[in-house]
Formats: sequence, C-alpha cells, structure tokens
Amino acid sequence: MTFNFPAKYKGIILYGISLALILILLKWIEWQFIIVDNLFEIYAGIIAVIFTSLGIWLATRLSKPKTVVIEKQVIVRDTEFILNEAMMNELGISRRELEVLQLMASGLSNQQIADRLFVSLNTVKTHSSNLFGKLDVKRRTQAIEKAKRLKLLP
Amino acid sequence: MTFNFPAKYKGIILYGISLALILILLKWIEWQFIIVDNLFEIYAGIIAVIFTSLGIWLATRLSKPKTVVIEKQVIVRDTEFILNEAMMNELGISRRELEVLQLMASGLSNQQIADRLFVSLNTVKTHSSNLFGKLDVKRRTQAIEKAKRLKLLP
DNA sequence: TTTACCGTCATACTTTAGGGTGATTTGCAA
DNA sequence: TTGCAAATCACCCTAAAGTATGACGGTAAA
Repeated sequence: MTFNFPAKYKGIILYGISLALILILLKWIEWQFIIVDNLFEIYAGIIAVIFTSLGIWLATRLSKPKTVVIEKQVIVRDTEFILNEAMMNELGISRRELEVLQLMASGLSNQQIADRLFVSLNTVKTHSSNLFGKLDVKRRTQAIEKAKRLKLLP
Repeated sequence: MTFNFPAKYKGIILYGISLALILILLKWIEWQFIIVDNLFEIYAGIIAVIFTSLGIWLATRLSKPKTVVIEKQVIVRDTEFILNEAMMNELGISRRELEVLQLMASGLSNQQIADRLFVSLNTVKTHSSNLFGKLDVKRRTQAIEKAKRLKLLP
C-alpha cells in the first residue's frame, strides 16, 4: 500500500518534519545542560542561532521570486500576400492575364514572357494590352504599381 | 560637529543597533522570568519566535531578490522603409539616379520624369541608362524589381 | 592644378512596348 | 445548338525605351 500525496503537500510535510527534528534536538540539548545548573544562557544562545538559521531558511524558501518581464521586439516582415480575387472579378482580369502581369512585374520582356508561357510574342502583347485597358493604365510599370496597390501582386 | 558616514555603513550600523536592542529585550525578559522558576521553556519559546523573526527579517533584507526573467515576444510589423545607403555607395548610384529610379517605379514615362525634374528627355535617358548599368539590368521593370530587393526602393 | 565624377544635353540608331484590327479555336453555359 | 468569353496568333504601325558616343560646365578631392 503506497501513499501518493500531491506535490503541493510535500513542502508542508517537509517543514513539519524539520520542525519536529529541531524540537527533538532542543530537548536533547536541554537534557545535556539541565545537569549543569545556571548554564541557561548557553542554551538560549544555541536556540537563538538555530532559530535565526530557521528563519533565514524559511524566508529563502518561501519568498516569492520577482518576475521581470522583458519585452523582446521581433520584427516580422509583412510577407504574407493574399490575392484580391474580388478585385480580379471586378476588373474582369483573367487567369492568363494575371500570369502575364506577374512575369511582367518580375522584370521580364514580352519576348521572355512569351518563351516562358510557350506562346507567341503577339499573344503576350494582346494579353498585356487587354490588361492595361482593364487596369486603366498606359505602361507596364504603371500596371505593376497599380496592381500592387490593388493587392493583385505581392 | 556632524558625522558623515558613507551610505554603505548605514546598514551595518542598523543591524548592530537592532541586535543590541534584542539582547537588551532578552535580558529584560530573563529578569521577568527568573523570578518564576522552571518557566524555562516559555523563555526558550520566546527566544525561538524572536530569532526566527530576526532570521526572516535578515534574509529578506540581505538576500538578493530572486528574479525570474520572462521574455515576452512582441511582434512588430516592419512597415517603414529605410534606404540601403551602403548599397547605394557600393553600386555608385548617385542621388539624381535614385530620383529617376523612384519616379520610374511610380509608373512614369521618361518624358513625364523629364517634365517632373525640369530636365530634358535625353538627360533622363542618360540617367536611366547609367542606372541600368550599375544595377546590372536591361529594362526598367527589372531595375525596379532589383532595387526593391536591394532596399533602394520601398 | 589636375583628375574625376556628376549632371546636363544632343544626335543617331536599335529594340521593345503598345495600339488597332481581325481571325481561329476551345470550352462552358444558356 | 447557339452564344460568349478566354486564349491564341498575325500584321501593321506608332510611341517609348534603351544604347552608344560625344560634349560641356561645375565641384570636390588629390
């Protein structure tokens, strides 16, 4: 049969046992000195030392630690991009047109975009032209700038 | 005539005086109880209580406070732009070239940039051409993309 | 003072971008 | 089936962008 006390009673039990041991010790010392009469002050001194120690020990054990909260700033780049699909639909921008827009923004020429998408240069021109109309801009740099504002590009 | 002890001796003097007072108190208690014989244990108990208190008091005064440091992470979104001047110098990009770059990124044509800066179209072309060389790119869209990566543009 | 770079402008030329129009194919929905 | 939008491509033409080279005045460092 084993007893399983919760951890929070452990401390209390320890203090109780310690106190009991000190009392036994004191009783023993009393026995030693009771023979020699008037050595009263020595006994008192020992008690004083023991209980001062007990007080110090108790204080260090029971004192609540001060908690110091240090705020550490973690700078996070706003990296998350959510495509504004509502705006996509509102402006009637097709999937392919968005693809062309993305490649344009990465700095590719129309010819490079055409090669990347396996279509002709004319097709890319058509897409970009339609795109400019829908975005109401005149140049690709403007399109990129506006698309970023409208959250169509990161 | 005034004495000016350094502050660090103040504590020691205080403890000394306190100890002296306690001893006087104990002596007085001893006087009270010495009349009634065999009330030895009451005296011991009082000493125990006083010195336990003294120990606790000493410990709280003398012990360094226990500190538990809790680091709290505060997420700060990086929204402000700081121009990478080191990169500017490294690439040898001039102030005027950066101006042209900024206006290019806002979607303006070379002519519009020229008008904005009160210079000729040719001057803008020269600046942008030099800029492309320094950024090692071939097109303005590429320049904008790279400049943003290098923190030369927001 | 000489060097070197910046900013300015010009001229000539090439390349790329952009506009307009029209045509074909495909897939989806009325 | 018809109609429509998306995607594809072609041709022609203009506008803008980009390259190369040279020139000139100002300023700051060597």
